[in-house]
Amino acid sequence: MRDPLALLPGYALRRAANATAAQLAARLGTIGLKQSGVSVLLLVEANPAVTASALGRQLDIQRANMVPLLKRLEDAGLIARKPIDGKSQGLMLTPPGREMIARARAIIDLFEAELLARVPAQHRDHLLPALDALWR
Amino acid sequence: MRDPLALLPGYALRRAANATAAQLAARLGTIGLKQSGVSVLLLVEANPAVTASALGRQLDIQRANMVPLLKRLEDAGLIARKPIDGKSQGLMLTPPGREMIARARAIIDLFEAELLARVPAQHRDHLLPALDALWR
DNA sequence: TAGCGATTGTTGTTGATCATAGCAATCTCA
DNA sequence: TGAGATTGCTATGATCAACAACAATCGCTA
Repeated sequence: MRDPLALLPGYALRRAANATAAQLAARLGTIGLKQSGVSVLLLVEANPAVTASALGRQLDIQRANMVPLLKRLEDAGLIARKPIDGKSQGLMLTPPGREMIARARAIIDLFEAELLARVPAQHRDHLLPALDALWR
Repeated sequence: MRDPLALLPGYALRRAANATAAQLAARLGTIGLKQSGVSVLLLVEANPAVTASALGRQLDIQRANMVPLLKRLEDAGLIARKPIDGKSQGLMLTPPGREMIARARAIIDLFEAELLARVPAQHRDHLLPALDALWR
């Protein structure tokens, strides 16, 4: 079947993102996490006592949509909230959260390595800079 | 804010795809189309009398989800169905469909050109081959 | 220091997207 | 001719993100 979409970088970007996201989601599912949850955990680890609002801004997730996301992580005992002042609350990793993040990192590191391995060597080093230019 | 996600190609892929998809969606919205609809129109144009099932396979869209997609294009008068045999029906572009696809192509061509222009020259030619390797 | 605008966390709702299961009609091929 | 595969479709549920609204609180400034 003739496919005029094959030549469009924008289309390839869509398909590549979908395909890889599905694979990563499947692997993270084995430890009960999703990409959004892992993103939050990684950012909380790197920035102790961040607020939900700041996380949302960094991840481009609406404040309102952070609520169920954080609630699930909190219910799972992975993060804890600590009041900063009367209206803000800082997020911290719990000890189980630290264990979980170690497992998640192992999955992600393997995944990213395999992802890069699929790219022919002569294109490999250009991927990240090119993608960054598209959204930063 | 420290961002450990910045080094991950998989994350950059996600963000780049989201950002560019949102921009393209906004532009296609001005002529009343979505990416999925344009994909269908382009494939129907390149493959007259394709079936809905074949389109779904090519685009990785479930048969069931093709129904509302095609219905909207048909209600808008952009495509028409012609029975092939008792159970299959071939899809064709109508004259208004051909006009619409010309406008869509103008938008897409401009969009793809701008997208590539954002990528630094030394990385530009590596983008499509690298992305193709990730999902084909 | 009193007040006003901005910020935070939250609720509730909506729309879009996608997966799944099932079904009747039809085709294909042995 | 009969069995299995295919096609188009209905119906349903899950998930996700956008949006509007709200009370409480913060921070700056007049």
